[in-house]
Amino acid sequence: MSQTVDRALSILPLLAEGPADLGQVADRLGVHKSTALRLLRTLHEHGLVYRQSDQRYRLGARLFALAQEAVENLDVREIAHSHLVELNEKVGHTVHLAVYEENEVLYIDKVESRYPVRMYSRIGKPVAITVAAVAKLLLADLSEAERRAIAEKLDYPMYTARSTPNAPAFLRELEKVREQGWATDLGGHEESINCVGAPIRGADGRVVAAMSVSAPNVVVTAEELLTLLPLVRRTADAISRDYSGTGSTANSPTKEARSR
Amino acid sequence: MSQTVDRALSILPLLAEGPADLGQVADRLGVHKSTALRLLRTLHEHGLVYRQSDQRYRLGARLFALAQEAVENLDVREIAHSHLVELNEKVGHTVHLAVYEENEVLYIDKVESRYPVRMYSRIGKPVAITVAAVAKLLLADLSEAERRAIAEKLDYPMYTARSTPNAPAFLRELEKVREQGWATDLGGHEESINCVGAPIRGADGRVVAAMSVSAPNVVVTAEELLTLLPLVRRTADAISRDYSGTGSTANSPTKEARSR
DNA sequence: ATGGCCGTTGCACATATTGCAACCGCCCGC
DNA sequence: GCGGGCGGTTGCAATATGTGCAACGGCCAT
Repeated sequence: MSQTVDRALSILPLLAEGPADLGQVADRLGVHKSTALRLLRTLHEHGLVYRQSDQRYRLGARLFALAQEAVENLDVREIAHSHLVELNEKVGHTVHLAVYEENEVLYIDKVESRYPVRMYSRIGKPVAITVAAVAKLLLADLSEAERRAIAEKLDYPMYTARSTPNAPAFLRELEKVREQGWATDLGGHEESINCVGAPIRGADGRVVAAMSVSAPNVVVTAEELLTLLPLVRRTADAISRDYSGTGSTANSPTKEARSR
Repeated sequence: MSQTVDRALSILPLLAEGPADLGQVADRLGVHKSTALRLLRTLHEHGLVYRQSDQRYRLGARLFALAQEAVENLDVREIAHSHLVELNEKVGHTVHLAVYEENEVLYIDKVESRYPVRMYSRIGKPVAITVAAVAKLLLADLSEAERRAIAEKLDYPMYTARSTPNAPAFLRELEKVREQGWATDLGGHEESINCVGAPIRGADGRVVAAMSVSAPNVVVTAEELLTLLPLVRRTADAISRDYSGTGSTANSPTKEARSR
């Protein structure tokens, strides 16, 4: 909608790939160097971009500050955190909390396993949406039309032989998750890692977040992990209760329709 | 330099305080609602802003992704990480890694003491620049002119009775740190917490990052913590060696002069 | 029903942004 | 030591772009 801002913002993902100099930025934006310079300067003033000693540009510090404050404003996260820690203390494995936003599922909190083997995931990193238990939980709650629309648009990378292969399979899986009220990922993302997850609901019953427990099967088999399901569900329900209690309708999908 | 972009970017810190509706944004920007709407839309398209169900705006998901990628591009961090983990396993306390950028010091990595809770939890949070051990280490390496300039501009909040009270005291402290090659923060930020830190240097000897070990004195006294100093310094030196080895001059201050 | 509030849209105006070209400083090769 | 070239920077004129306005429309509360 606003060309200038649009161009300026396009610089950020570009710099996320790595530092770049003025010429490179200008080229990739398809604008004159002078234009790129002015945009970069503006970004710089706001601290979103940093000029390193070799004059090249790189993403700046304020970005962290913003992301940090943003995550702190999510009150599901705040409410859930102590529950997650508690669960982690009981079961020992890695616990994740994720939300759905604009066709992406992202982790907003994580409590690491106390076992040395740690899985690679990062708060803020988009989740493997076609296979992760939390992703299935979040998507399963959308309307059928939305699910279908999203399923069509997705790619279905075969991380492992057990990854969800295509849209129909994914939709079927979502249907199943929707009915049973919990989800798993058994080696669908990494061969040796299994997860069990449960949804967290707002006062109106809509899923606002999802949590999961993950463990490599060198530590526990998939069957053993599944025995934790009741505990996971109880924790999720406890969070749901806390969350509905505060009644803060401030965050995440709450009402039925979302424009797009 | 660019009015439109400037206005658009001003929205971000504003939303960082919490969700806001169109009218509020327009007011605080001092522009018409229609203008604010278009700016928000552009930010929205880039995923920096999210529209929640109640129509209010909030910081969006891509912000996390960007901050995440940004931090991953810092190669000091990558190189240092395994050393930090190793140190953490030895001493058990929280380990921090920080860099200096544009008059700010920020944590770029952290290994928690007991329960490895969410990483990056404090990234972006303004570091207590006048008292933190890592801050002293990073600032101590600047030229005297730069140190003086910064010292003048800073505030000196008295977090505790042992906080650095004013610019002259701070400059003296930096001088001391510069000479001895390590730094402490003994209850200067929080009464009961002590830190020991050491600098990480690039091939040219300039300080590119700083690390520290922190522990509450209910666990170890300041004297006991200080006995870890040799270990901390060895770790920092090991990282320095690794970092110089790769010779990647890509990030952080490397050359002598920095424009400003 | 009705009034008011908030988000949204089309339009005409003018301002802010753009590309250009010339300039500067630096590094490198000759 | 000199000249050429490269990357970044600035002033300017043209115009595309963003702006405020006013009117519209949906929604909630009265």
